[in-house]
Amino acid sequence: MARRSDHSRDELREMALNAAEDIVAKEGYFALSTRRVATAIGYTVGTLYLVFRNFDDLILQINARTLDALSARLARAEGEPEGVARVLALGRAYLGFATERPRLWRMVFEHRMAAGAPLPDWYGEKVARLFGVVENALRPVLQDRPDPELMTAARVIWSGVHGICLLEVTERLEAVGSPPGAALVESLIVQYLRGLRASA
Amino acid sequence: MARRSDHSRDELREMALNAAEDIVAKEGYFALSTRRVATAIGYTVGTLYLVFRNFDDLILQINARTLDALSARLARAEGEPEGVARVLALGRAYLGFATERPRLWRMVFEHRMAAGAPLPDWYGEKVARLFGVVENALRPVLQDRPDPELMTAARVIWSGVHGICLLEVTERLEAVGSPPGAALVESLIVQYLRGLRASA
DNA sequence: ACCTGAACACCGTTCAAGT
DNA sequence: ACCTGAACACCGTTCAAGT
Repeated sequence: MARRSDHSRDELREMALNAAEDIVAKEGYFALSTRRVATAIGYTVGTLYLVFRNFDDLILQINARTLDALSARLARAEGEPEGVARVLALGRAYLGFATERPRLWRMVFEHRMAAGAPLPDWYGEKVARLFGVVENALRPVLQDRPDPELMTAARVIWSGVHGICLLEVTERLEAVGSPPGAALVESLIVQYLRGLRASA
Repeated sequence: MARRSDHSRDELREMALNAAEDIVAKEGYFALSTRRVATAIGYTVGTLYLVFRNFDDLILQINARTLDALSARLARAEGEPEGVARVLALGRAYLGFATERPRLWRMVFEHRMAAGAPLPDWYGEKVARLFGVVENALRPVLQDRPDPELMTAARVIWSGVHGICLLEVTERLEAVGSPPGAALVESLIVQYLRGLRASA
C-alpha cells in the first residue's frame, strides 16, 4: 500500500462526496462518519484529510451541492407567468425538494459549525441567491410598495414555507392531524399576499 | 464506593436533567454526552442508566421540560384581549422564548429518535396542546369560518412563526440583511389574517 | 508524493464485581 | 440494593512510517 494514485485528488473528492451523500440520503445526518465514507470509497480515514479540512468541511461541501440542486429546482419555477402564480410555484418547488430529499435538506439547516467557526462566504452567497429568487418573483406582485416592505415580504414567505416544510418533513404535521403541506403553502402565500395588497 | 444512596432515584433524575440542561443551554446540543452529565453530578455513567433508558430518553426528558416552559410562556399571552392582539402576543411570546433559550429550543426540533423508535405518546400530546393554544386564539378572529379553515390557519401561522424563529436563531436572517424577527412575525400574522378575512 | 495504520482522546452502552 | 469500573464497539483527528 501507500502511494497508490489510483485516483486524482478531484476524483477522490467526488467519490467521497457521492458516498457521503448516499449515506445521508438513506440513513440521515447522524449515520454519517468519516470512517464510513472512507470504507465506502476503499481508502483509509487519513486519506479523507488530504481532501477535506475536517468533518465540518465535508458536510459543508455536501450542503453546497444540496443548495445548488435546490437552486436548480427553483429556477424551473421561474418559467411560470409573473405574479402570484410564480411565487406559488416557488413555494411548491421548495416543498417538493424538501419532501423528496428530506435528509439532505435537513442537514443543510441542522448542521452547525464548531463553536466560533463562521460559515464561509461562498456559503452565505448561495443562501443570499435563494432569497434573491423569492424577491424577484415578489417584485411584480408588490411593485407599488417600498423596498423594505418587499424585503420583509420575501423573508416572511421564505421562512413560512420553510417552517411548513420542516413540520412536514419531521412528521410533526400529520402527528397533529393536519392538511397536507401543499395546502398550507398555498394558504400562506395567497392570503398573505392578499392581505398585503389590501392594506393601505 | 458502590451503594451510596446519597440521593434517591428522583433526586438523581433531577440533578442529571439540571446538569444536562445547563450543558445544552451554554454549549448546545452537540456538547451533551452521558459522560459529561455523569461527571457533573458526581456519579459514573453507569448510574445514569439506572435513571434513564438511554441517551435518547435523557434528551426527550429535557425536551419535555422545554415544551412545558414554552407552554407556560404562551399561557401568559392568553391574558391579552381576544382577537388579532392575542394571536400577535402568542407569536411574540414564541419568538421571545426561542431567542432567549436558543439552544434548548433548537434541541426540541432537531433531536431525532433512533431509526424506527417512535416519539412517545406523552410527547405528541404536549405538542398537540401547543397547537391547541393557537387554535383557541384564532377561533374568535375567524369565527364565521368552517373548522378545516381554522386548522389550516393555525398551522400556517404556527409554522410561519416557527420558520422565522429558526432563521433568527440560526443567524440566517441577519446574514442576509433582514428586518428583525419581531417585524416579520407581525407582518405574517397581521397580513395573513387580513387576507383570510378579506377572502370570500 | 501518497497513503496507511496505529495512536489519542473521546463517544453510548452493558454488566460482572464489589460493598 | 446500589453503584462502580472496566470492557466493547464505535467516534474525529493526527502523524510517523512505509513504499
